[in-house]
Amino acid sequence: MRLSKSIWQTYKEIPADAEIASHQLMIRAGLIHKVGSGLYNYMPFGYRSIRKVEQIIREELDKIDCQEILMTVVTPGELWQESGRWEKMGGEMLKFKDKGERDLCISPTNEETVTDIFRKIVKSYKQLPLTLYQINTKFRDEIRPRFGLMRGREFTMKDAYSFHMDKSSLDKGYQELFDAYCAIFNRIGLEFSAVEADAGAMAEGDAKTHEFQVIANSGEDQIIYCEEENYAANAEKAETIRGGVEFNLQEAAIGIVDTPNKTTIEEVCAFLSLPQQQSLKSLVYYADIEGEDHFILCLLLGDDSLNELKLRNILACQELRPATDSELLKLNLVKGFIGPKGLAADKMRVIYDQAINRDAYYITGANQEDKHFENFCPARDGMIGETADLRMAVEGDYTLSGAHQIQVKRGIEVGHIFQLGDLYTKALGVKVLDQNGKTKAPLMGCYGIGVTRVVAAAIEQGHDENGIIWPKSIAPFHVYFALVGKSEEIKNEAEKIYQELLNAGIEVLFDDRNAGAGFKFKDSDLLGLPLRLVLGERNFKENGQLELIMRSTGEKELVSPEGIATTIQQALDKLEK
RNA sequence: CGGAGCGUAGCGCAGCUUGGUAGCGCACUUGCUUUGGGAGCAAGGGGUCGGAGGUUCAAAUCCUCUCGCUCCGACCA
Repeated sequence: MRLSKSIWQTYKEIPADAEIASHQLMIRAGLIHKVGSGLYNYMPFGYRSIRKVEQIIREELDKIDCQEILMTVVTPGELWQESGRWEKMGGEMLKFKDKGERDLCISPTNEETVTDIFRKIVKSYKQLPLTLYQINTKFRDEIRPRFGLMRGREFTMKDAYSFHMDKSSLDKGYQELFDAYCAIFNRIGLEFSAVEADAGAMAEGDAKTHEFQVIANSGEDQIIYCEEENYAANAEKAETIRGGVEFNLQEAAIGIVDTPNKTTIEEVCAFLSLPQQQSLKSLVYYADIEGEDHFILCLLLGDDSLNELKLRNILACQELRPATDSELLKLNLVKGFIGPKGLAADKMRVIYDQAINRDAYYITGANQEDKHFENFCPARDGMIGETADLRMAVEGDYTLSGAHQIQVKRGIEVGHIFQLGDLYTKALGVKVLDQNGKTKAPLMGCYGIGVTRVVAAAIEQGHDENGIIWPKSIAPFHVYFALVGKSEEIKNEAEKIYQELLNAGIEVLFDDRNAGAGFKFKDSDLLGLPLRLVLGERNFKENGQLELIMRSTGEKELVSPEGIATTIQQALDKLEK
């Protein structure tokens, strides 16, 4: 491609609404254009990268006999009503009606459609296992779109679905997809981690599921990991043991202390000059369990925070949120001074976090305005309650074996794989005959990759102050060929070289624009193709040579125009990714 | 949805407090000069100041309503 004929606009200014590097760079480098909140047009060079990601995914999935299909973006509401997700999906799913007043939606995911295809065609165990996938546009009306392609509302996703007769086949299929995902992200050249995750609304709580997280400081997820034990999990899911707590084990009588206007753990502990871990944090939550209202008191060490997801899984509740001020009033609780002692036991379920030593002595709310208890000992003074893992894992924790400390990184979730079980096949009444001629609902797995998010994540991992540094695997082109000079002679030489590179099948972007050298170099760095080849008046007149620069290292060498295509090909082969 | 903020040229912003000719930088067009790290000079094109209503002789500026966008929380590839 020659730049004189392409629609490409770069920007010096950082767009006002872009926060993170990938978003800023994709806009500045002219890869995407914003249309509306969470909506982006893919411009030619950005789209080339997206298609390269798609192609890598295709090749790896086809290798393990997955079959590509393309399902409709608009799907009838009936299918979703059948699975029960028409209501469940909530506002995230964009629903509308056609002229005949029939319900439709723009697919946020495709379990229903693929299951519908399956049930219409597959009748026998002989046709299983089977994996179908598509690469298609999804729309999710995200509560809060942000960070450009990282969390857009319209985005490109690869979604795959596998069908199996039994659990061992599902396990095998799951593992194949797991391995394919590793191959895909390795080929792209991303530093990633496959972590244990929570299934969320997709499947039963104990279903096997992994997230593929690209390591980046701007990531929205926290990953807990331990290299020694080969453990990695999303912080939401991670089970760890807290270390380094100094409990107060000095026996003392319980008593009330005045703590005027000290409503937070920080304030109370600072006021009483005690470490926060010698206080108990009392959090009251409202939960809707099978349609009934419940209030739960969660107790944590003062400097820990609650992992709501863990609580949600313990309660198996439909809705979970902190109790409102008016609900607290009804329960006779004083906000800021809540504690486990003196509560009406029948009104509330009490859960102690497992990090709490029930034989130790703590500061805790006295359920009276401006008062706290000191030397409250749960075993001696407390209301009976259950024990569970409620806390959010943090740096400094130990693994469950207790042998190693865990570490924390931030990650961008680019892929997620689930074992769905028979959730959807049962809901949609799918029946397949097994070896004994009996009908059975097959088991499913589903496997997603955020294609457009992968591109953004790759830029998060590959950039510097001058612009993008693409991995070779998904760079829009491999070579930025800049012509620096005005004479007819050098222009002719450039044309010759460009043709030679094209003929050799090298992906070259030819900067033949009528612009200054500095201008072209800045654009070249911003776009971030792996190699820059410069044909300049200066070098060419002096010694007849061109300059070849690696974007990632800045390494330069002079190369001869003789056999330029071979030279470039060799330089490309040397690049790792 | 709750909280905070912003809408003025394609992009980044000033002007608004104290109402009176709509501005600056980048980008764009033309000419001349320049040509190895976003060139210089000169001349130009481009705006119903997000929208509607109101106050006023007069509104980008003041008031009311509305729409859009961004940021902080719950969702997710």
